[in-house]
Amino acid sequence: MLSERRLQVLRAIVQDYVGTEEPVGSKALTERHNLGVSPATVRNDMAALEDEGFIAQPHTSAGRIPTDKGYRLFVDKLAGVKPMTAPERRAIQNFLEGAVDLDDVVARTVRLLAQLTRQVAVVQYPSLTRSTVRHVELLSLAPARVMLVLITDTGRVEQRMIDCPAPFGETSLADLRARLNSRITGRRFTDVPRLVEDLHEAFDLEDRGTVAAVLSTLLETLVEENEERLMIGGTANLTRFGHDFPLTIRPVLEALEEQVVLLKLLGEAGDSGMTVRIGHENAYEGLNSTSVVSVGYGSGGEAVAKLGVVGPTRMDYPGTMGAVRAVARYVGQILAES
Amino acid sequence: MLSERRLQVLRAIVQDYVGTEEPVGSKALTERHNLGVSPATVRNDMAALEDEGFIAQPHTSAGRIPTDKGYRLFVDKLAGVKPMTAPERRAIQNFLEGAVDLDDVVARTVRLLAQLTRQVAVVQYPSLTRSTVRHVELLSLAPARVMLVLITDTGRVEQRMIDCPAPFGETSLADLRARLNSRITGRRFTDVPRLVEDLHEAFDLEDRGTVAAVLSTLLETLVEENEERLMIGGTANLTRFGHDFPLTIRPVLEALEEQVVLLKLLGEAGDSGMTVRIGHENAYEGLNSTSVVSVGYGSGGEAVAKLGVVGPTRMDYPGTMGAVRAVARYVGQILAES
DNA sequence: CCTGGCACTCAACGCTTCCGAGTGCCAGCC
DNA sequence: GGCTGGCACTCGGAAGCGTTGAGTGCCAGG
Repeated sequence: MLSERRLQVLRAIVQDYVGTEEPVGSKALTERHNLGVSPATVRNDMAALEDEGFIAQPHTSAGRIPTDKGYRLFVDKLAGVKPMTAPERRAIQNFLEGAVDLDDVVARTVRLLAQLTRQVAVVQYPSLTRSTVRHVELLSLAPARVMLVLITDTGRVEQRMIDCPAPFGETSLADLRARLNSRITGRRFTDVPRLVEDLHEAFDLEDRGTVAAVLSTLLETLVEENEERLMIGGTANLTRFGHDFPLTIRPVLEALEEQVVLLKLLGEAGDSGMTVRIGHENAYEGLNSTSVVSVGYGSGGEAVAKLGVVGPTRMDYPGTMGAVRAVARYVGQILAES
Repeated sequence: MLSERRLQVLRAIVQDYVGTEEPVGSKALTERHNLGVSPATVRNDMAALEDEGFIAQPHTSAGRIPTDKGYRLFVDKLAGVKPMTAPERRAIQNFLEGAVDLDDVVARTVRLLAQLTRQVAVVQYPSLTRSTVRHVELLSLAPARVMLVLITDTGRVEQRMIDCPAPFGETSLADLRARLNSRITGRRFTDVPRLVEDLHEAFDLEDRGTVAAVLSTLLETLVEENEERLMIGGTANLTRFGHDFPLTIRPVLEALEEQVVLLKLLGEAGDSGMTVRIGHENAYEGLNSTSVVSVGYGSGGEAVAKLGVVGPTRMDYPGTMGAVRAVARYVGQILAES
């Protein structure tokens, strides 16, 4: 086990390196943090920390930089979450409160997160599978054309066009609309398939084709694959990544474009509480030199989606975690109100 | 006026520079293009072209590179639009046809454009002001809470929550819905304000507050500011920009984040036909070393929105223009079908 | 008006040198 | 036992310096 002082040395290394972006040496350390010991002692501690794999030297005769393992220890044991200040909290709230619809909420959240953390922000739209149905609407747009509009309790709206196999009268449509709503309004999405199973039985033979088409479209809309949307922002912050630019930034931009990758990334994160994935802990290779801080958010106690930021492993973890947590909290509130 | 051969020299310089990314010299030029004259002659031509401001030297004793003015001449006079090949066209069509809704159409278009041009793609959602109303729906979600859903002929759906000043009965709601639809369905957005002006007069005093709220929300939704959305993609292609990376890429990423800037950019482009803005022709400073190729697209003959790509001034103009034009055409078709 | 020849320029490259931050180790001290 | 000052060593990065060669402008001759 590492002694208390060695942990302090590690903490100091992480803090300095995050601040200066340069390998930190023993002398500089003793000057900037009063550890009460001489550089020589610190050197011994550093050698020990290096043996354990918490820090590394880019090359001989350079200072040390934390390894992923070092950051991990720092996050887990040595640093807390830095709470937002009161003015910051007020600013967050103000900024989010102006939103007019769900798109706007998400867009504002992304902006806010990117600005607060000076990193790339990722916000997932409230998931459908964890939501409940607020309303289903069927609109006849042409004799054999119906539009399905699905509204969730989180304010999300999905629409689909349906080509009917046979003309479908207004009365049949109203009938179907009413039956659908009475069955699934207020119910969870996951329950919907079961609830509409036998719905077609109530209809005339000639209408059943259309009813089936509507139902299958409805079920399709609920399928996980179609529903996971997200928004990203703050990519300009990538330019602050490091000197060895193009090599680092390229795969990150690619990852950000691949929504699938990002969704997986957020999905893998623990369901409750904040998750920090550091460097190689990220399964996706392109993100091996980045850290991802994510957390679930939701209107009630339950998380309906996740949000987070992607930044260099060399990031201000306490501050980032504080911002992410605070934003998630306020977004949850906003959603609950709407 | 420049002689025919000098124009050829300029064309050759642009082509070579776009291909190699390196300043091109007189000798290399005569070797790769058979101009039928010696390097010395080409040098004279180059000197003339430089005097006119079409090309420049990064430093003495280096080759020449085209200036913005040079590219402009190239685009206007020396190069056409390279049409897509048949297989490419088929691929475009296939790719776009799988789209399930408007969001998907836009998303696919962005991907496609980015991939075809290997540059950053920007696609504007079909504008509301140029669209017509397909349907308005009012949903009662709570006693004093109404959701307004607006569906356009381009498949776009907007929704807004409305808090009613007083409880609003189902019958009143149905009445309002019917009246609204009969008045504005099929009409252009710009005509809507005039058409609903006196609608509140048909209602009881107690309901007028709510009617007014609904109408004002409806009108708000139509306002230019709220409606211009766009999607971007292919940012990873920015890494191919140049060697002097961070400096160039930073402002571009920033511009891309500023939807306002991008919308202005697309908006400034001519309404019909393809627009190419080269380097400093772009009003926004951050895009001074990029070119923007944009074109309107629409379901019928008329453009409802624009799309385009942002790339380095050193881009393959004919190819890019061909891709942009082709994609716009097919997107228009897809929209017309849905 | 084109061409070959020629002197000139200058960024890029490779080489060497120098510097100093940082290290590991060790003998001595508390 | 653990801390300290001292010391020799390492090695990346900056600075200086010649070499190279692509590219130029100019000129006299065809």
